[in-house]
Amino acid sequence: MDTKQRILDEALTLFSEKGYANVYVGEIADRVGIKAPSLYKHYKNKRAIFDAIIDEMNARFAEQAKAMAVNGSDAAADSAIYQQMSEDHLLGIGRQFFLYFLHDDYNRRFRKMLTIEQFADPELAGIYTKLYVDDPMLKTDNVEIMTLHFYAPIYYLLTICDRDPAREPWALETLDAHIKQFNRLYGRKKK
Amino acid sequence: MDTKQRILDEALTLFSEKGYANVYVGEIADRVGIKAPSLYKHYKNKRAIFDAIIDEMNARFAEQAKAMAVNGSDAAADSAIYQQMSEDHLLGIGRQFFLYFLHDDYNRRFRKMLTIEQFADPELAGIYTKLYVDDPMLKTDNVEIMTLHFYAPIYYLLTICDRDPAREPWALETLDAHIKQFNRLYGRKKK
DNA sequence: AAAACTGGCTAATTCAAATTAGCCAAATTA
DNA sequence: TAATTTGGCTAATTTGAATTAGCCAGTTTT
Repeated sequence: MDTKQRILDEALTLFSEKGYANVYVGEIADRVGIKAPSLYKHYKNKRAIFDAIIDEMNARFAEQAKAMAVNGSDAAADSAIYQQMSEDHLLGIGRQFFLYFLHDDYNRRFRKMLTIEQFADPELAGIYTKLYVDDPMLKTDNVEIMTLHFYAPIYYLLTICDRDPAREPWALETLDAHIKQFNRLYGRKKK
Repeated sequence: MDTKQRILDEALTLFSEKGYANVYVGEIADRVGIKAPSLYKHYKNKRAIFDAIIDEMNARFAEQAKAMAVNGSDAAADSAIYQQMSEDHLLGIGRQFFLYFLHDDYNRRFRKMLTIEQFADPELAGIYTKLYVDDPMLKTDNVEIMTLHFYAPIYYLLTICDRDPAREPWALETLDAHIKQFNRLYGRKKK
């Protein structure tokens, strides 16, 4: 990884832990192994580092969206899919989704940074909602609540683990229990 | 409200919008209608203002806990209560809970401030989890998931409205739909 | 291989924001 | 009512962090 990229990487780590305003450019430089003034050879100023992170993540998530094409755009079909899925399959999907977002380093750091900065900047609030509300949610009618019932607890567990990683084992147990219950409740519908 | 209290009030407003580090003592003073140095007649330094807010909220929530004694400590009984409750009653409870936390000025500002600052200070992360995870959640077994299913979507809708108040009407519709569905799913159980 | 560029450094510089010093008038208390 | 406390002010002072200046070695381009 070249210096310019390492700066983004270390900056994202620090921003996600302490928030933009609490991170000094000297700290970023230290982690990268250079002196603060050298950062300015790569970025115009501190803000430009932040902006570059946002840009990069927009690019990454665009790709991710394709890869994670679990939910098509046909809500009715998706509904049927949910109902026909075996419990194990559903558990697998939930777990995969959960663990991916929780542990994928880029996702985790970026999510925390957005959580911290979301109220300061409407654009960031928009990105946050897009990533964690709109994208995962299906759009239509009946299915909407079912998806809320599937997704909200997962989101909720995620935010808990963000705050307290030691709760992860508990969160995983709870996640499984949630999904089993979800399956029991929604699995045997006729219509 | 005396000056000392007004300082806390305005500081909380600002902290909840921009985060501790982005608020200048001069801003707080402006809002209160005094000059920055005068703040120091009331608080030792900026940090002491923040700490006083935390202390005050601890006191408030202790009281609130009594008032909101919806959930007793007997999970089995609570479970029965949920199942016997009419849909309208359940809707009322959910709505009341949701709107109270969303609109009560102190709750709203404090929640946003904690959201911003939670990762910087483990103590704050603990408070956040206590207030928004442990306190509302029942502790036992079977009921745990049921409560998660009731609560997580509400929490989720709350965070959405925090970020984007314009979504409140949608959130309320979704909230109702969620609770109706919750009631349908859990309402007719035998055991 | 000379010119230009790249990316690092140290040593200023700038600037903004927190805090302190010291004054003063109104209110409170002895 | 005189002394003291309270809470405000203006004018410094301090501090700390972002940024700029200017130097230099190694690398790339012409």
